[in-house]
Amino acid sequence: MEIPEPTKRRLVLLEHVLSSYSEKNITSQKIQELTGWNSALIRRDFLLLDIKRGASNGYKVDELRVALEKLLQLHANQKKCCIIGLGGMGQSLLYSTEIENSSFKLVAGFDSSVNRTEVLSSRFPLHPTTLLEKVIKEEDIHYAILTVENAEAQPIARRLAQCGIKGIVNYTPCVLTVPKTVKVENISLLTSLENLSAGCSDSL
Amino acid sequence: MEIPEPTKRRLVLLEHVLSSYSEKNITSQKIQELTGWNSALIRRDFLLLDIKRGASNGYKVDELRVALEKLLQLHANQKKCCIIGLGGMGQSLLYSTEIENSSFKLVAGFDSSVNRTEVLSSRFPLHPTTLLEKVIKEEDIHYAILTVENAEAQPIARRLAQCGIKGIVNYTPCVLTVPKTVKVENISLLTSLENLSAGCSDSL
DNA sequence: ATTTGTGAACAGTTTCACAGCG
DNA sequence: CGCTGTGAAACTGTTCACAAAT
Repeated sequence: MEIPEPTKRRLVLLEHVLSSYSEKNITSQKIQELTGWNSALIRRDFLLLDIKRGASNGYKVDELRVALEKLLQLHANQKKCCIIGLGGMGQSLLYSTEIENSSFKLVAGFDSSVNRTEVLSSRFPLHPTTLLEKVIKEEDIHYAILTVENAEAQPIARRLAQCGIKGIVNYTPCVLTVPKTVKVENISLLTSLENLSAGCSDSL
Repeated sequence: MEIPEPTKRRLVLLEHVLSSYSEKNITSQKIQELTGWNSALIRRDFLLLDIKRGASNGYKVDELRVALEKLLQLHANQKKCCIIGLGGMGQSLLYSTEIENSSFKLVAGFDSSVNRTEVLSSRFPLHPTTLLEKVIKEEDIHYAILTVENAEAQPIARRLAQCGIKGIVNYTPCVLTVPKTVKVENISLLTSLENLSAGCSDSL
């Protein structure tokens, strides 16, 4: 089954909203208040979910969460990730706890400077980038977090695609060209700021 | 003039692509190769741009870049930004050079721990979060980079909205509810990974 | 009474395909 | 002749509005 892109993004975010929602039931109207999304849209999104048809009382939060996790495969299987580029951003992700209670797990880091890979400490091994293909295949890593210099981004993306990576979280402002088998999420600070300001009509 | 959302995002990215493109001319077909976007779509996006109608030779890269920067207001006026939350991610952004040659400028940092704001060194002042409203108004800050703990995200977002912030780059996985006057860009690592994996049909 | 599920209308975006310009 | 600009078609996503369910 194919989940429409905008629906997928909403449901992923909704799962986080529900994880800190303490009531037992929730209505589509209440979700609209919490998120800003039209309630009819939410009900339509839920058509994809495997839940009992209810009414009058809204949805059971527990049941919703189980159905969301199942559809989005959030806790289905452990998904191994690596970080490429251990500059400031890469290092901060190395020590971040953000994905700690998720099904994603960091298992390797890479940097072209052997100095860095040797000096930095981490709960998982750090390798020179020359070993990228070897480690990704041996460890069966599916997702890559790209925090390299701009000039490195596209060459590394190509290598990642070649060894079968499924998705790249791209912290650089570069447009990565990869085969359709590889998904990319662009989350660069600079382009995010530019997207914000290009939207604001009133200059000065 | 209102720029359609998807067009805006493409043009912002395209500007980065062109900034490292060395030829003098470029065709919509070539841009398709570099980005994966359909060439007709690119030509349609360019209808918004203030450029000479040309043909047969493609577009002049210089002229394109000038028109893009004008439309997106990329170098029009200096846009002041602040970071809220000086944990690992906030600190790495404090020292990042990513936005250095852009029209965005970091001018303040905030953290609820006075310890951090006093111990960390930075090229611009760090304040306790109690001074958020005061500093944002005095400095006329328009954009905020949110790197606080999840529980803090919504309360801070409300305060930011109240003091007239135009846009928030949200590094947390929380859905921020703010008035329509405030734009939000969500770039959390966890939700990005979830978006990637929810898209991949083959589990296990 | 309240809230869901959904057909039908609407709105937004992309692609096709080709006339016309340089 | 190659490439742009664009009407028209196709597609995708959202909102409306109301019958059906509890």
